[in-house]
Amino acid sequence: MGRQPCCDKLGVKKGPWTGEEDKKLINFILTNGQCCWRAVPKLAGLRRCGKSCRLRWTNYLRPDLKRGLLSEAEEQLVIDLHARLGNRWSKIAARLPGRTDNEIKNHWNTHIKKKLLKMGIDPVTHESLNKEAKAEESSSHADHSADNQNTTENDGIVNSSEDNSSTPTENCSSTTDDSNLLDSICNDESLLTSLLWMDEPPLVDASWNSVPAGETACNGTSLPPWEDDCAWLPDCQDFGIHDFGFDCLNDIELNTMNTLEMGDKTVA
DNA sequence: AACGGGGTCAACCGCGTCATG
DNA sequence: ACATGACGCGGTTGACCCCGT
Repeated sequence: MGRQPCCDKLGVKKGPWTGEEDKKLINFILTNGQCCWRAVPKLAGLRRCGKSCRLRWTNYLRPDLKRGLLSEAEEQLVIDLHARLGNRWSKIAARLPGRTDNEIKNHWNTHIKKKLLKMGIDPVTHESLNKEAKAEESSSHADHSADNQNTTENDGIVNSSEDNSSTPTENCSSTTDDSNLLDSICNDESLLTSLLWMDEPPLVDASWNSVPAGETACNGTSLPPWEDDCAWLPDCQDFGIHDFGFDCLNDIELNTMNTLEMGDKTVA
């Protein structure tokens, strides 16, 4: 038995994407929309795994992505979402417009984790480290800490909505001595509740996903819904926008992008 | 100027889940 | 109900960059 490889390993390129490959992928998706990632490499003329194409697109080439560091507000939201959802990065990302799960995961591991540790907060349980240490001292059961872990790791959700009585958010009220940050989040519980527990991603304008396949962006009259914000194009790679075949863009847009592109060329 | 160490982030890997036949 | 295939997710890796010595 065993699992079949997601793609034919022979002749499949790995490693960093080149500008040429990005162009091909963008061109293909702009023309055909997102469909059947497995078929994308072949159809787009890429020697890449479909999975790799999807990842490249969702994490880097997607037009609705924000670039750059997370803002303070975004960071706070991530912390609170993590307290509630655990390492469900995709769920967290869904509530942060323009951010990817990979980006948030990386930011968590490189910035937020350390920040929380500095503040004396366990980044896994969102409990005060002092409190946890005391708890461990007072309890000879190793189970206790394991339970804490399990609440976040086994099913991902630290506390379900059915059990709001013991949400980490409320727990954080009990550890406010250690965390002004979480305190501030706790104080805005109603806002967070409204943000967090609506099933549909409330913050994301996911219009990109609705770009219809085929007849979309560049073959004539209809522009994609994100067309009035094309600043991402020169930003996303160090290749020229003209290479994408963006004939649909008007002169003003092209001029704007050319200007940006000029600046970007220095990077290349 | 050269080197080393730490930080950052894009990309890969393997598994779980879901859809379909 | 089961098998299979495709997609999506989270963990991990490795290359690159920056900064201090």
